[in-house]
Amino acid sequence: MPKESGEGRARRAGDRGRYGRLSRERVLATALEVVDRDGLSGLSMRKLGVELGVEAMALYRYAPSKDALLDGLVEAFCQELHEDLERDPASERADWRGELRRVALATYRVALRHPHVVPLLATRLLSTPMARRPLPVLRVDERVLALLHEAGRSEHEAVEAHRCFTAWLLGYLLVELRAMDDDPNEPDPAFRLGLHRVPAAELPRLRATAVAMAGRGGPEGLVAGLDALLG
Amino acid sequence: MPKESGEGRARRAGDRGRYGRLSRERVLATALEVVDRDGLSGLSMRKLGVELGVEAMALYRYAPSKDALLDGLVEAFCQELHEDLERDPASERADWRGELRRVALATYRVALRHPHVVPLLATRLLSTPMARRPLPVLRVDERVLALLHEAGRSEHEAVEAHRCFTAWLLGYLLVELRAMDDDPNEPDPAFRLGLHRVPAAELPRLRATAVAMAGRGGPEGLVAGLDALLG
DNA sequence: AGTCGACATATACGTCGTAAATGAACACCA
DNA sequence: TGGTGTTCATTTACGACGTATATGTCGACT
Repeated sequence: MPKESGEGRARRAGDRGRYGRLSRERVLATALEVVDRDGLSGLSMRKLGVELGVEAMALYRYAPSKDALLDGLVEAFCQELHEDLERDPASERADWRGELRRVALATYRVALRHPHVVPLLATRLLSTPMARRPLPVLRVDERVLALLHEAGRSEHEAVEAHRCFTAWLLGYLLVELRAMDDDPNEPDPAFRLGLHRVPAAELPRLRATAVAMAGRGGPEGLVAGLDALLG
Repeated sequence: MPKESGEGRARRAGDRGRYGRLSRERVLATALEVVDRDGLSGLSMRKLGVELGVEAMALYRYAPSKDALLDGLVEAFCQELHEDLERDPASERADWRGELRRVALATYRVALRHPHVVPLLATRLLSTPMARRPLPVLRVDERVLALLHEAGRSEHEAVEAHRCFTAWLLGYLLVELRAMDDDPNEPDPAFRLGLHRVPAAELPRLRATAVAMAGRGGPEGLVAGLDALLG
């Protein structure tokens, strides 16, 4: 009992209702929209299908599995990062240190645009072997490594600096984006954080500091740590 | 058609086959075992039930949802961290810097024991507001904050140092544990990494450096970065 | 006009998280 | 001693999920 056989029959080539043709880019872009709107757990093949005006199984032509789709999200994230970097006018000649800062700051901006994707960076990093990671992801590493190489660093030094860069950037983003508010509609900071739930006897320092901790480090904090790490 | 009504009927109080009574600790400990063995995706309420000799629904008395169970894993992780810290003989009088190192190193050890839990730290951090995080998790923050306070740091400085500590530690663990090997049984490092999949033309530096990158930074790298960050 | 390949759908299976009702064993008080 | 309530586990059921497989529908090319 195909419930819209009539409507389906009325379609013409490349015309599936108000939707255009499917493509990997469109699938990934829409998936990103869904994740931005509903969070990671709000993304399912079926829902994404609905969003694209298509049955869930149609997506499997563009991503062989849901895991691959998640990798695709990370890919889209990195793609956007590269585009952001090219748009950045400060690109004109900076030393390697300044360039690394630029990369970090651009990542920070993209992360703020797509906060729900950031934990995916961590997750997929752990479950996907390097050689299988999407190309845009690897191009970020390439970029950093090339910078360090041009700066005359030895292989060992480059590896160490790369590790520092990646770890700090990733950790900083995660900490910066972590959920603090318990009841976002509450005007008083202490109540908004839900501090009344935190046992004062056992956690005095935390309770005293929580309000200050709820603030962000911002881009400044990011580059400050980066400079400290890269010596 | 209860398939083991006979066996069930033969049970005596507190005797469910070879299994003891259920308890939150036992549930979390077993969940941790399952995750260590089969990874995060290998953990389901039903499987955990089987592991404990119990129906899945029985678990809901000890964790109100699966999300809560995941939080419980993080809780168990932090619990183990605290125990590890107390066992550590170097606990005798060190300055705040040395104490922070101790905490970081203990976390590193626990993370190596439970690598699959580490991405959970990132994930849950983002989705659980501070005041709702399990107590053992918050006790880690308390510990760090107290250390910084005793060292005479202002609130602002303490918040910054705490952020640095947490971000660096988390990021370092994630990078340290990321999957590199493509085919773990291959003896040659380059092939084990699957470097033949990495396009040499587009990613020359990465390809040249990948083997060196596959190594770990170890505890040394962790404390080195920590010292750099904390000035 | 007929065939082919690319693309989307239809249908189905097994697994998942979990709400709700049911049952069994204990502690306690009459 | 027998009832009663509390605690804990089971049973049953539902809807959503990922995805294997088979089927349908085009436009393009011979």
